[in-house]
Amino acid sequence: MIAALPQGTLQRLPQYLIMLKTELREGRTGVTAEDIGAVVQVSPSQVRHDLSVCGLEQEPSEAMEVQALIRLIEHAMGYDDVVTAVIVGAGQLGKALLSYQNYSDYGVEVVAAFDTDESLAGQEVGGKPILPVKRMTALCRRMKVHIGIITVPAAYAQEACDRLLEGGIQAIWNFAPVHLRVPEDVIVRNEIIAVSLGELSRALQEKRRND
Amino acid sequence: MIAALPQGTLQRLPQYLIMLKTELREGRTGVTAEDIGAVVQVSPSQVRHDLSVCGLEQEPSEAMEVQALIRLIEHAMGYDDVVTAVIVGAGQLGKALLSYQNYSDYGVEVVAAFDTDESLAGQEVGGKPILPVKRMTALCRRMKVHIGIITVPAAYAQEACDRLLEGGIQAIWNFAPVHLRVPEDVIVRNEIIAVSLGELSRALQEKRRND
DNA sequence: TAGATTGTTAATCGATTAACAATC
DNA sequence: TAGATTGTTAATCGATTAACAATC
Repeated sequence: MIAALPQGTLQRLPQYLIMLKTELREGRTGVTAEDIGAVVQVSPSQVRHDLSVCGLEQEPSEAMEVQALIRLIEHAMGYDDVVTAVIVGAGQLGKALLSYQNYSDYGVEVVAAFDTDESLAGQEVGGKPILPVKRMTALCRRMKVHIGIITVPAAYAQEACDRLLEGGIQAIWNFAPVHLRVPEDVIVRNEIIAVSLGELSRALQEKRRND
Repeated sequence: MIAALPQGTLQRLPQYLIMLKTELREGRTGVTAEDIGAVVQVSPSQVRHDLSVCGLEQEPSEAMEVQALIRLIEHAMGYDDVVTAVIVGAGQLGKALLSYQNYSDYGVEVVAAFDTDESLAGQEVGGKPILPVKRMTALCRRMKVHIGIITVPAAYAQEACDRLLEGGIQAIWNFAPVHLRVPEDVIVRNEIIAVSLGELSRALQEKRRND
């Protein structure tokens, strides 16, 4: 599956995946579009439409097979094509991301974290090393790392980004609250905590108003 | 500002805010819709439209005042109405979220984190305490906490959620990869790492194909 | 005045939903 | 067969973009 998925679909597929894996753990082997929709809070039409975009081939009238759906979605999301990543910044957030154990489920392999604080060098978190940042560019080049994950403070994010670009990185997952300047062929995804917090507090306020 | 903001607007406003605060730090006091759009990668029309939804009142022909825009967006996002939160699960991710220092910028106040591991109790991270989870429900009730942030492993997430609900929590920010069962008046926002990773690795694959 | 830029309305575009023929 | 459920097409809905009068 390689066609460009619509934005909405791209955000819902991982949710379906979580639901399907839960079903599988609980021993269910077949689900309907309605089952999925009920859990993920999406209309059955939407579910069928999304799966159809992924290229689902399914006998009508029969419930869909959980295993097959999982593989289908993993393929559509590109999880079966492994990309490598490094983390810049080994603070609390950097360590949390370093210690995460399920990257391989999503086709990502984190190689190491880097920090300017050399006293951290040599430490391991979740089996992954923390290294001095001055070794980062060379290591990225040598290992042809694809993704750089930036968890340094805002003031240092552009510099971290520039180093990653020198290392030949092609995509950046940025947790610092700044907009990075990059060549236009580099992909940037900003992870903005304020978006989530804002949605929650707005929803709370709306709710309060209706009580 | 209290009208329900469209989904897209809600996601872009925090990006504008980041851009505006950067401009302010660098000493600029006026920006145009075009300036904002160039940094955030959005059309000037879109920017004007979004700000108009927030209720912007502005003299045409003059650049907009950065300070005033910041206040406008903060108000529209509901950041000037403080809500309280607790974190369940003081692992790496829980600690990272506990140590985050800028919640107040987004109208959130994190009170404490809780963990079943009592040996963590008494520790502080970023000036906030870690407490035994058995004290959580009562504390939530007493302090009328609004938001529960779940960072426990998937297998314990539903239980953590149930405890929070007992404590009278009204909204949940869930980092565990499961769909929680909650009464329908409780707001749940699932934070799914796979969405971000998937978007990045898909974009990489598309790019590779075009080279 | 001419030029720049606004806020808002109307046109376009894309995404979601509903409808339905096809299948077991 | 009747009932359930599919994949896909057409209708609806909402969000983005373009156009433009208003303003300094």
